[in-house]
Amino acid sequence: MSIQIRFSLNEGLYLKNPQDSKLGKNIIQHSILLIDECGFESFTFKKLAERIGSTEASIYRYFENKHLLLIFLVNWYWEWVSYLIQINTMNVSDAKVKLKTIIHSFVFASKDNPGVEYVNESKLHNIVISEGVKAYLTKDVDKENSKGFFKSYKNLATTVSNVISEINPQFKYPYALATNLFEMSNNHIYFAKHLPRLTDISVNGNNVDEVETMLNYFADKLLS
Amino acid sequence: MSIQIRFSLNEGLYLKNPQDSKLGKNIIQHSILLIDECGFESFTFKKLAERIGSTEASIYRYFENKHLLLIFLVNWYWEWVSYLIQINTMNVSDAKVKLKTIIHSFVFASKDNPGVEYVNESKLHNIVISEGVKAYLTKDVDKENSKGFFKSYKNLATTVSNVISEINPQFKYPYALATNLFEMSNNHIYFAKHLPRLTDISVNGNNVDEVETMLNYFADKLLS
DNA sequence: TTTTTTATGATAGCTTTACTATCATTTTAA
DNA sequence: TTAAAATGATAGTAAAGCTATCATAAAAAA
Repeated sequence: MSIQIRFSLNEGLYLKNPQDSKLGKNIIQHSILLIDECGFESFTFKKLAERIGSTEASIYRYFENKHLLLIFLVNWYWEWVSYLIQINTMNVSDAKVKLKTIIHSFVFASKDNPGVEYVNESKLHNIVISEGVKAYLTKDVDKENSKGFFKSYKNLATTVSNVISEINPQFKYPYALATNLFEMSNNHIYFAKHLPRLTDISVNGNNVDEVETMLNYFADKLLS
Repeated sequence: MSIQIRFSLNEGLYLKNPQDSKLGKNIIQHSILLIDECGFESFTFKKLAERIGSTEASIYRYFENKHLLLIFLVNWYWEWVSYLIQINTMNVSDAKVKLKTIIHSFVFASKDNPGVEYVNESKLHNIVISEGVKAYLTKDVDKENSKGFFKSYKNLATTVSNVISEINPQFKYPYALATNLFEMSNNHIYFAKHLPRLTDISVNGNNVDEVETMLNYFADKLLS
C-alpha cells in the first residue's frame, strides 16, 4: 500500500486536473524535471511533449500555457509544505517550538519525504527557489490573484503569522516576518549557490543547515 | 547648466554605450516607460522601436537582447542608489544614523531627485520592484555573474554590510541583512500593492513611509 | 569643403515559440 | 458492444526573436 496524496488546487489553474490521469501525472513529473534542467524561459510544451512521447496539443488540453503550469507547480509545493507543517506541528503546543518546527519543515521540505511518486520534491523545491517569484511577478497578478491563484501561499503565510503572533502578540509585522522567512530561505539558498557575495551563509551540496540556523536567529531576535 | 550624471556600467551589457547617443538615450528612456507599461514579458524591441520611431535592427545595435537591457537598467538603478547613498551619508559619522540614512535613500530613491533627464527614476524603481529579480533568476546567472553583470548590486551590498558591521561587529549576517533590507523593501511594496495579505504594511499612492518604518524596526531589533 | 567613416533607417527573411483546429485512433465507461 | 471521452497525428497561423543587406544621413577627418 502507498500513501496517495492529492491536493485540491484552484480549478482555474488547469483545464483538466492533471492529478487524475496517467498523461496528467506525466506532465507534472516531467515538467518539474525539464524546468529544473532548462529553466523556465527555455522550457516549452513542445520539448515537454517530446520528452514524454506525447504532443503539444495534448498538453494544451491540461494547461492553457506554461505560466499557469508554473503557478500550478508552485501551489502544489506550498500545499506540500503546509501539509508537512501540519503533520510536524500536530503535537507541538509551545509556539516557539512550533515556529522552529515550521522553519525546519520548509527548509528541509525536499528531504522530509513520504513523497508523491510522480513529484520530485527536491527538484520542485529548486524550481520554487529559482522560478517561484515569476508566478506572481507579472502584469496579470491582480487578475490572477482575484481568481485565487495565490491562495495556497497566502494561507501558509497566515498559518505562520498566527504562530508568530502567539509568540509575541505585540509584534507589529507577523505577516511580513512570515513571508520574509520564506523569501529569505529561497533567496539565500540561491545566493549561496550563484551569488555568494550577497549572503553570509554557504550551502554545501544540499546541506542547508546554515539557512535554518540563520532563519532561527532572525526569528528569535525579532520576536524577543 | 545641468548636472550630467553618467554611470560606468559593465561593458559586456551593451554593444554600443547607449549613454553616448541620442538614439541610445531614447532607448533607455522609452524602454523604462514601456517595460513599466507592459511588463517585461510583453515588452519587445519591435514595440520599443515603433514607440521611438526607429527600427528593431537599430536597437539590436545597442543591446544583444531584452534580457541584457534589463540587466543594464537594473545596474543603472543600483548605481543611482549607490550615488544617492554616498551623497546622503557623506557627512554622517554615526553608523546607526548612517544605516537609517541608507534605508531612507533607497526607499525614497525615486523622489530624491536631482535626476537624469532621460531616466524616470520612479518608473525605473517600479521596474526594479516588479522585474528586478528576473535579471539574475535565469539559467545564465553563473556565466553572467562571472562577467561582472551583478557587480553594482554586490558593491552596494558590501557598502551596507560594512555599516551594519560597524554598528554591531558581532552580528553574524551583515551581508544577508543588507540584501534582505533591499529585497524586503521591493517585495513588500509589491505585496502592499498586489498581494496585501502577504504583508502588514500598506502603501497609499506612492507613500512608502510604512516600509521605511518597518525596515528601520527590523534593522534596529536585529542589531541590538 | 570634400571625403571618409560611422550611425541609422528600410526592408527582407529565417527560426522558434505559442498557440488553435481538425480528424483519426485508442481507451474507458455505460 | 456501443457510445463517449481521451489521446495522437498532422497542419497551420501569428508573433517573437533574431540576422543580413543595402541605402542614406550625419559626424569626423582630411
